[in-house]
Amino acid sequence: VKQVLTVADHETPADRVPGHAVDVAVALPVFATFTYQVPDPLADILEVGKRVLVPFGKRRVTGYLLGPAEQLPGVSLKPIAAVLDDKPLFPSAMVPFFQWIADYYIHPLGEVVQAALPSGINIADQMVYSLTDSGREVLSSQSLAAPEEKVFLALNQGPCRLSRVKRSAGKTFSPAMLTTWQQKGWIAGERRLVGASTRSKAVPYVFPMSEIPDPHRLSGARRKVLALLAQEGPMALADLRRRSPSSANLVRAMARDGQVQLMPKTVYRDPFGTAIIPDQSPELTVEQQSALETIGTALGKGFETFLLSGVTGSGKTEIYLHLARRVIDQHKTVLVLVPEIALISQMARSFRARFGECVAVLHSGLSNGERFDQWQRILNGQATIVVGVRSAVFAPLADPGLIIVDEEHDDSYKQEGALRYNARDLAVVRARQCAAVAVLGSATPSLQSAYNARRGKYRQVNLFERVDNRVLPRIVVEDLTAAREEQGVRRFLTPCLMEAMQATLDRKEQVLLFLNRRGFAGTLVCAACGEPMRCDRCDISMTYHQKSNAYKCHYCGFSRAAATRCSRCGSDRIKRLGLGTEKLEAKIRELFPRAAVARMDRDTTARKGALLKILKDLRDRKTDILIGTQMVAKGHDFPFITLVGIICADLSLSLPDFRAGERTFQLLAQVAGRAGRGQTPGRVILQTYNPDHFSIEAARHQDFEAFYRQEIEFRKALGYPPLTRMIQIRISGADKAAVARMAETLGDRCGRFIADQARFRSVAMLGPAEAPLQRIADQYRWQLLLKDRDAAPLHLLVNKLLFGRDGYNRTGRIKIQVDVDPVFLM
DNA sequence: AGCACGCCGACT
DNA sequence: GTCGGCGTGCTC
Repeated sequence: VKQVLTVADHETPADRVPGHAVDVAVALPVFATFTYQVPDPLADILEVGKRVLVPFGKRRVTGYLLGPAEQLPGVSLKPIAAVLDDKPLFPSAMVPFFQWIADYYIHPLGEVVQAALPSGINIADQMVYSLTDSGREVLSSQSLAAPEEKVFLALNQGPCRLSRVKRSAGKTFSPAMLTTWQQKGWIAGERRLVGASTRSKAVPYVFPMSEIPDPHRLSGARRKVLALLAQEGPMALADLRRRSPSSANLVRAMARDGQVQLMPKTVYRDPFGTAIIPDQSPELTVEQQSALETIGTALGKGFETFLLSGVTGSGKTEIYLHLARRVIDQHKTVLVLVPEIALISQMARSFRARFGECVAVLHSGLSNGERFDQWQRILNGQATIVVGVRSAVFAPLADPGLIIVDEEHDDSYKQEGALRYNARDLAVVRARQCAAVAVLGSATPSLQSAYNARRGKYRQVNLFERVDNRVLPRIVVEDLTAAREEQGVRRFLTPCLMEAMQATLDRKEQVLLFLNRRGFAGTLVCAACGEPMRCDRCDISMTYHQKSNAYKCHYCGFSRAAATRCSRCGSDRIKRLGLGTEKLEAKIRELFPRAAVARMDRDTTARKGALLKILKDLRDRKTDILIGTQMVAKGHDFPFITLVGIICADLSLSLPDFRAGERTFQLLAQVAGRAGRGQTPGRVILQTYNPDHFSIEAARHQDFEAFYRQEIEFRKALGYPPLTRMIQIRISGADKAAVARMAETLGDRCGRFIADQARFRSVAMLGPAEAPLQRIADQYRWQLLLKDRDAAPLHLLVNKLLFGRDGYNRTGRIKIQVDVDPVFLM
């Protein structure tokens, strides 16, 4: 790989590592860090935060340089093979942050760093197999069994990595075949460095030469090129060709004749695509001013966390912008987290309008290359403000003075997958380590943060008024039980809502209908025998999607044709019960044929740019009625919507999860807040089967206090967070019985620890039990939930359980995952 | 992760 | 008798 650097830098590195041994975390699922010897030629270029290529067992892998190490007595160290970066990829101040994450989330340190950095940059030795001449001859003349044939065909295309050989052979792959072929001399195996698919982008650039002999003797075309370069300075060859359509060979000829210089230049891949439109700060209200002063005076004075609790439309963003200005003036940097990609453009636009080019964005919508370039801009100080989704909490900002988490209650901050972290919590940890100020903003704070504020861990700052004295929407609750006996559309649209919609449309205003279930119908049931239609791989009810005329599983994405018969009795009469956004859209189009209807859910926004178009049409008033799932509740600004209809407020209430009430309250309060953000006051009609439930009652009055008092009592009584801490251990695998056995074994071991050791006496163990979603994508799932008042015994217990003598962290076909502070317990 | 070592069942 | 499956341990 060309990028391997071995030549010394000229600058003196700031974080040079002294001594002859360094501490390295490898990018592998390995919990320990490793000590390597530093060869003399590399001593000058080693810095904390650079990647190194290190021998690890039989191969070489990418590692992250964490700092100097003690020479261990009696251990002979292997030397570092190469340094992979000419500048560190993260500031050395972030090493303790990574270490904290590895400890707290019980995850290998090297994988934590890998998750933090842009992906696709690492290299490692991999086995690469290629066909020999005799192998090609023999194998092409023989008739082969199916898997052998497939492997041969793959190898015949050219050398293949082991992973590709495996994939081409399919499920029946056996490494013995490769060994045999190798012994017979048909294939050759070789260890080769592969990877680094993401790198900086360089394009041919044309530079004018300072002195050209006899310019008047040049051809007209050549003079035109030189004139352009003289006027505009050096430019990319592609741009030059666009400006002056000349033959591709002309510039090369000019370079050969010494009239211009042609050199590759690193360019920056721009993810914005839109120009910056500067704006002016509006005048702050008295309340905003006072909130700004409270938080502003804390800036630069060490770590502190604020919970900025402000009703929707109270102008939190404006406060973020003012705080950021103060921090930038103090020559520090700012990190802004938002829950999801769709909200980045709004937030980034606000920041770019005020701060210009020094804003970087980080989100999953970027290509690896764009993300890499944003990372470089942050590293070299061009970007001092970062706006991003949860993974942006790892942005390599040198000296953050302010970390903002907008809509802090949002579940999107929880990262699922291999490394499970909560970016909102990490933002506070990072702020503490950097002695920075953290601001958590929300109209409906999480119970966790509200609890922290009440205990004095966070400082609470409130914004009660909407800017311009806009009034909060009036919320009317409609009882759906009365409509239960109705037929057709009247079952889910009360007369009150219908009339309000008609009146709103007559006034040429916009309507938002919220229904937290996508697809066409809720449950699919066989009309003949009553058997529900379930996903083959997940045992979960499927949902009908009209557009694709298929049943879909919302958990694994599995889909089957709508012609499928009942799995029990074979009947083709499948009844569709309940309601999803897709069916609602169809019904609304029938009822209001002259209205322009749009739908916003995961299905209609899957395509890139689709969501932005929906939002733009809404802003341009091309849409009259917007139908959406919880996606519409996420902080988008809908200035012309004056009526919000909540079709069924109960959907999220019935989930088997202790946070169901909290989610419902947040969702309803957020959706209600979408009404009347413009000059016209809003109205909300909330339909429900449980009008007396306290979550719904509290959402109706937008009364967080009332909700908090009730909910916290409930959590206290049942011993749930935020009054306790939890760690969930999830056991999954394809072998149903083996998963169950492993879960029982772990449960036994865990139970014995708790019974035998006094320090674990306070830990409560729930389970092991089959997970509420027993099977997802053919993986059977069990879980073990551990609860305690404090985090420390829980961590110690899980560490003993997984890493003690005969630990269970890596057991063949069965996967054991640890989820610290789990959010989704299904 | 990937690789070696070591233990048991199914074949030449 | 050996071949090859996979559970277990290690990588500076």
